[in-house]
Formats: sequence, C-alpha cells, structure tokens
Amino acid sequence: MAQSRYNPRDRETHWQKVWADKDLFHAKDDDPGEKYYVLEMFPYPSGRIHMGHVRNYTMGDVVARYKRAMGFNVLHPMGWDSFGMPAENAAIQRGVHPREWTYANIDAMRGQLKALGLSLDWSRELATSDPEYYAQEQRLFLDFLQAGLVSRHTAKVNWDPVDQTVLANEQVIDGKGWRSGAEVEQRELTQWFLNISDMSEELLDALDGLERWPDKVRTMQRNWIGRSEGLQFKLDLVDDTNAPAGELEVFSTRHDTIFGMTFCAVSIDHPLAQQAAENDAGLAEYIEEVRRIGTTEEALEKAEKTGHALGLRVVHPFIEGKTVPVFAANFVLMSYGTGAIFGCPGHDQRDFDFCKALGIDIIPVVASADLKGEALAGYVSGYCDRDEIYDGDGVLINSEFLDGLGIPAAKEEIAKRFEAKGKGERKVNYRLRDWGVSRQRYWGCPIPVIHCPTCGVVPVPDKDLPVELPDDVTFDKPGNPLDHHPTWKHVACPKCGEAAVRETDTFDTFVDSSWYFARFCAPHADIPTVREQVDAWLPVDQYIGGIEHAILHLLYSRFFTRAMKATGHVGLDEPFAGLFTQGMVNHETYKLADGSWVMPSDVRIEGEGTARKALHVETGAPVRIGPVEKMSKSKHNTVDPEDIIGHYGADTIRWFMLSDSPPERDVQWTEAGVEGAWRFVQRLWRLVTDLAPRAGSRDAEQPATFGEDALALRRATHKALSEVSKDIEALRFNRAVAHIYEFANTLSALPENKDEDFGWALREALETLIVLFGPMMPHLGEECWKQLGASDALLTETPWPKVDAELLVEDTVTIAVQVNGKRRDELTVARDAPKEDIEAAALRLENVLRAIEGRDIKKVIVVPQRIVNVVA
RNA sequence: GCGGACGUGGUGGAACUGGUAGACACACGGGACUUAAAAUCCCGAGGGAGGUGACUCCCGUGCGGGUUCGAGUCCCGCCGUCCGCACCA
Repeated sequence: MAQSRYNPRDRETHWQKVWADKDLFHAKDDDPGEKYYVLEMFPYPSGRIHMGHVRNYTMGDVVARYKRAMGFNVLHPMGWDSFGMPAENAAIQRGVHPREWTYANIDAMRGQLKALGLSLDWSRELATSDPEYYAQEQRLFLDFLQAGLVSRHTAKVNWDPVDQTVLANEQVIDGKGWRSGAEVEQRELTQWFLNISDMSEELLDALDGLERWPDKVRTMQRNWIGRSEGLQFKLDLVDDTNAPAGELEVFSTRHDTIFGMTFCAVSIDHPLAQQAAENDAGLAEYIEEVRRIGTTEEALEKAEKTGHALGLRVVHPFIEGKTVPVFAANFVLMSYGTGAIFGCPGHDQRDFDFCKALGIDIIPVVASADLKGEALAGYVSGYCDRDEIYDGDGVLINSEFLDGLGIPAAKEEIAKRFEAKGKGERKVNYRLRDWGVSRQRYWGCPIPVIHCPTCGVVPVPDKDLPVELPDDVTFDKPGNPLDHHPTWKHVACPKCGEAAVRETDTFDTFVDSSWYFARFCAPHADIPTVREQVDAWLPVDQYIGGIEHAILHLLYSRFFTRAMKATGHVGLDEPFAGLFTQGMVNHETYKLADGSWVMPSDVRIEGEGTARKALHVETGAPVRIGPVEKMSKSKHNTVDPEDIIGHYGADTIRWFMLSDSPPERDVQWTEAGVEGAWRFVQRLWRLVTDLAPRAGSRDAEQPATFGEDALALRRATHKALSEVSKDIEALRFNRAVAHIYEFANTLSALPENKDEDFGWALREALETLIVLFGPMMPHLGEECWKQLGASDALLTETPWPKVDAELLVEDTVTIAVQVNGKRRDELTVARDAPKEDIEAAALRLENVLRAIEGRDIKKVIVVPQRIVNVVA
C-alpha cells in the first residue's frame, strides 16, 4: 500500500486547535469526577523554553492526560513566576522596561508551550507580576502581619554586591549569590522577616507524613532545619581578681563532657566580647581582624582557629576551685544557640584544634567501654597526641560522679543537676533561620506598609490595595529605582494623615511562588483564595519539578501553607501530597582550540567510538569534545526545543524526553536519540495505517470464543495495557515507553490470520496501542485514532480501557531448572501443575541428569511458577 | 568532616517482595530492496572456549568476604562517582 509519511507540522497545529475549540482541558469546579491536581513548577519567563521545561511539562502532561482518561476531574494549570532580577538587568542593559520585557517573554513562551501540545487549562493562567495576583499577595502579607507571623528587625544579612540586594540564607550557595554568583557580604540592615523558624518543629515533624515525597528531599529538609537537643545553662564568671562577674549562658548537646571543659568561648559579636573590647585595644583589634576575614565562606574554611582572652574566667560548676579562661574565638557563631560555648577539646574536633593551637589542656572524659586497665591508661595518656578526637559511644571517665555512666545517662544526670540549681534547662535548637523577604529591587511585589514618623509602621489599608508599581522608573543608577522615584514613596500616613513614606523594598520572588498553587484554584477572585475552591482542589496530588528547589521553594511553600491556614485562607498544612523531582537534561560540551565554547548546532560529528571527532561547521576547525554537563547558556551546550519541534514535531521531543532514562535521573540529549524517537513516530503511523484495514468493524460484537492467534494477541494487548498503566501510575515513564515498544514489536509480527475473531482482537489491539501512547504523543494519537476510525469521539475524550485480568494469566509457564544454583535447562508446564509433577519432569531433563552426573540428589526445591533447584 | 544516593554489555537502561541477568532503545555488524543513497524490512550480538550442527561448558552486575538450595537484589568491610550540608557547639 502506498505510504504517506506522517506530517507533524501540519497535524499538530490542527489537533491543538481542535482541543482548544472543544475546551477539553478546562477544569470545571462542578465536575462530578474525583479531583486530581497535577502541577509542574511554573517557569520564570526568561524568553524561551529550554529542554528542562520540555522534560518537566511533558511528564506532567502524561500524568494529566492519563488521569483524565481514568475519569478524574483534572486540574492542570500554568502560570508565570514573572518578577525577578533578569527583567531589571534587561532594563539596565537594553533600556527596555521590565514589564514590557517580561510580558513579551511570556507571550513567546506561551506560544512555545502551546506548540508542545500540553493539556493545560489556560483559563487559569496567572503571572505573579500581574497586579491581580500581587494585590492578593499583599493581602496575605498583611494578614500574616496581623497574625504575628511576620517581624521586622535589624539583622546581619547576606548582601549581594552585584544585584545590590539582600539574599536569604537559602539563596547563598558556597558563599556566593545564587543568581549573580558574586561573593556575598555581611551587612546590618532592617528587614522584614517571615517567622518560619517558629514552625521549625512542625515543618520537621510533618516531613514524616509526606510519604509520596522523595526521601532525598525529606532528608535535605531535615538537615536544613537542623534540630539538635541539648542543655542550655549558665556558668558563673569571675574577673581577674576572682570577684563574681555575672554569668555566661551556653548551649551544648554534649553536656555529659562537662568535666572535660578547659575553656569557654564566645562569638566576636557576643555582648561580653563587645563589652570587653571597649577597654581592651588588643581584643578590639582581634575582633576587627576576624570580621575582615570572616565575611566569606571560603575564608572560613581555610581559617585557623584563633582566640583572644577576655580576661574573664568561668567557674567549673562541679569541680571545686577550678576555673577556665574565656576567649572570643573566630569559630563561634553568634547566630546559633547563645553565641557562646563551653569548650571540651577531648571530644569536639573544633575545640581540640583550638586547644592544640593555643596550648590549652585536653582532658579525655569518654572512653570506649571495652578499654580497661592499661589499655585505658594508654588511651588517656596518649590522647593529646591523636589527630582526631574520640566521639564514639562509650562510658564516662575522669568525671567524678559520672564515671562509668553511659553518655545518655551522664547527660541526664548533668541536666538534672543544672535544672535543680535553676541554672539550666533542656532545649531544642534549630539551624533554620527566619526568612528575610525584603529586597531592594523594583521588579517585585511592593511590601504594603507605610512608615510614619509618628505612628511607625502602618499597614496599607485594604481599600488602597494593591500598592502598584509605578511605571515611570529609571535604571540609570545603582540601588532601588523605587527609592529614587520622585513621588511614589511619598504618601500621607493612613492613620494620622501626616507626611509619611512607603516601604520601597519589594518581596523576595520566592514569596510569589509560595502560594501560586493555591491561587490556581480561583485565580481571578478578588480575595487571595476562595475557601470552597481551595478546599476542593488542594492539596496538589502530584507536583513535579527540579531537585534544585528541594529546600528553597518547597520549604517556603510548606511554611506559607501553614501561615495561610493560620489566617484562614486554606484548610490544610501540606500543599503537595506527592512530589517528584526530575533529573536534568545534559549535553556534551564543545570547545575550540582557543578555549571558546561552541554550540551543538555549530558542530558536526564524524566517526564512531574512539575515532569520534567533532568539527566546527563554519570553519572546519577541530572541536574538542568535553564532558557531558547540564545544558546551560554559559557552557553553550543548549539545544533549542523550538528548533526540534520545528524539525521533528512535539510528539518526537516528548517521546524522547520520556524514553530510556528514568525520570528522576539526568538524561543526555543526543541527536541519535531524537532521530530514534522520530523513526518510532513514523513507525507507529505505518503500523496503524497498514493494519487498520485488517481490523474488524468497530460495530462488530465481541466473539464468544477466540482462536489461538486471536487469544495470543489479546493476551499481549492486555499485558501491555496493564504494564503501561502501572508504569504511568508510578511515573516510570521509561518503562512505559519500553512496554509500548514491546507491544508495537508484537503488532509488527502478527500471523497471517483473516478470521473474524482475529480481526476483532486486532481492532482491540490497535485501539489499545493508540490509547497507550496517546498521553505521550497526543497529536499522533489523535491522527491514528481518526485513521483507524476508532470512534466519533476524540482520543483525548476516550476513557482508559479496563484490563481483563483473566487474559493476564497464562495457561502455561516456563520456569528455569537449576542444579546447585546454576541454570541448566528450562521447563514449560501447566500453570497450576502440582509440585511433584514439576519435580518429576525436571529430573527427566537430559541437561539436568548430565549436570547431576550420578550424584545423589539431596534436595529438590520447587517454587511453582518460578524455579526448580536440584541440590546434588 | 557529616548526611544521602548510586556503581549492570560499546551506550542509555530493564530485572516486581532474593528465583532464567542484560527486557526495550541507541550505536554497531551482516543481509534484502535500490543504478546508488536515504528510508524500510530481516538476521546477529555480554566475554571466552569447544562442536558441521539444533547445542554444550566456563566466566560475568565496582572489589573482598558472608548469609542462602539460590544474591544485581540481603549483611559486613573496602574502592569509586555524584549530590546536599558544612566551624550549627
């Protein structure tokens, strides 16, 4: 039969229009089906979609289409995380207004996403930079403020000197700004904070309930929150004349080692150090020096441990007459615990290093329980010469009343004694800091407060919301354009009417993305959320996005949801019931001899294996093939999805993105891989057009019985249906793809059977095949569906077929026969054959007899439907 | 340093709760079709040895041990790669 090639360019736009005209992806609030909310992390509108987006949104779309076919009422929305620095950079560099730049990008990217054939509900589209959206964000913030979930105070903050803004701790990566890559400095500024640390315990505990989250992400969040249990207690201070000089409060998780205390140390920012520095020029100088070196993480890593005595001593709480010196030390952080520690060099590496450097005593107070007598004496006397401290399990030594106790018992004893004296209490400390959300930037959501000289901080009244960004701003000098604006910030105080100024800081853009999933439930409402809608749609059943948001966005969203619950905007704690983190898209990197990067599209590859060479297309110059790395603009190893869609169509790129690599792992983009996907698109088209004429009429009744060929085909059909369904359900797209290939291979090698029952089975098989690949290649699916004349409805409207479980059960099974654990033969027996029969048949096999070689048979293990193992 | 994940052919990867290792794909080799190429179709293939042959044997899931009738899978100890956190007391 004459073959026409499937032309995706033409057909894909056709089917996209058909779907749009029928409004098939509009999520209706009153649909009777069970709801299913599938969401992919919304993009920043940088201008063009990249392969990571394609992978992410394709996965989500497969789930959405599958769930829809399963009868769920699916919510699958899309929006834009459209505030942020790049828009301002464009304004600075190219003189284009951030709004114009952003919305032009959104238009371009919307078109690209539509070309992918995603089954999105565009009626719910939102952009965080729309006043419609950020007005509600301002309402939320003011509600949080009223509920005590927000605070404003000066704090040492991470200052990005390039972006000229503050960064949250989570946005500092290896001491550098997450966006600019600049070395972050420490500055003291007044900032707005969301009190996320108040929820440390809740955020930590609730991780256990997030069963459909990757363990990796839960572990990362656990570590980030960083819970540690210990004792916070006060030690008496004396000055150099031995007169009482107040108290020093410290926190420790190893208070069992109190008898090993040989010094105490405070942060250079600790009040005690500050105070002492006033009368001690040497100390003041030391503090300055530490501060200078101490701003970058890199410096911290290399810095030797140093300290400067304060001239104070701490009285040992349990050893009569013993005092130890107090230092200001460079390794003690003001931001954790009390900013002060007691030093036990015996069992803390940092304290150990410090004491070695300063020549302070080291006393071991914990030893492994099996050290006795001489061995124990050797351990103690040789301790100072070790390179590493002992921090393993053991019993207390050199510790008077604690001697012989285990570590937990010793901790308990010490805690009790401090509590009894009223000088200490058990405390849980967290590493998690409050979330600073003030940014000194223009292109963000204005923080809706007014600063009045008499009334202080005054929330903008609801009737005056939203506080809109002014359009007429300039970017000709560094700093915040809102602050430079001649009039915008000058307003009358809503309380007293006197002259006041607006807050000119805007929100961190992570605020915008911390609640958009809730906004999608009623995206155009004039209040932040409509309870009826959020209660119906939330939580997100399946959230899909990159692992890079494991902490930042996902932790903030979890906090925000709780804050929204506290203020009545939602009714639940956890926004995302299921989370999936997809891997990255990688590509080889290419460089010319002079070290400059070359785009893949400018490289021609020749040869295979070790003879594989790359040449520059334009000049023919040799190109060095570098390591496979994440696609990034800086390495010039990106491939533009639009080019691929233009060349091969959306179905091909979608199929390739789902093939081969498990979705949570990185995938390597290769030209050969795309071509393979393209060939399969054409192959499916040929398969359906070739076989369609042999398929029975769609109106034919199901035959009462099936012949051997028809039955075999039906078994293959239902096996594929069962496997692919399970795979999609578990997001194992690569396996779903493999099972579809397998089924297609079966259909390519059908027997020449013209019987009516076979025709019926063939129609069933073809319809099933199309349904199975439909979520992945929806345009080709529709086209094949029409070609087959499957039904009057679209494939997209067709329910997922039901598996006939009886067809999954084979009558006979082939099992392996082992002798002493080595496979020697196989055996095909009836599925329900009794053990004795299987054993007898196995022992008749020639290969088995030869392997036994006349030895005695000691035992025969028969696992029906699995294996036989003869032990001889 | 701490925490976590992973290690299977030339390559990406399959293998459900321990039960025929290498499904499926890519790349490759051979053949058919074609004037030729592309496309397509058929065949082959973990490594090694033996046999004319349907076949048979040995080795094989990073390395070394262990548990088990049986280990890619479980346990112990190494090696390597990747990721996260990192002076958090």
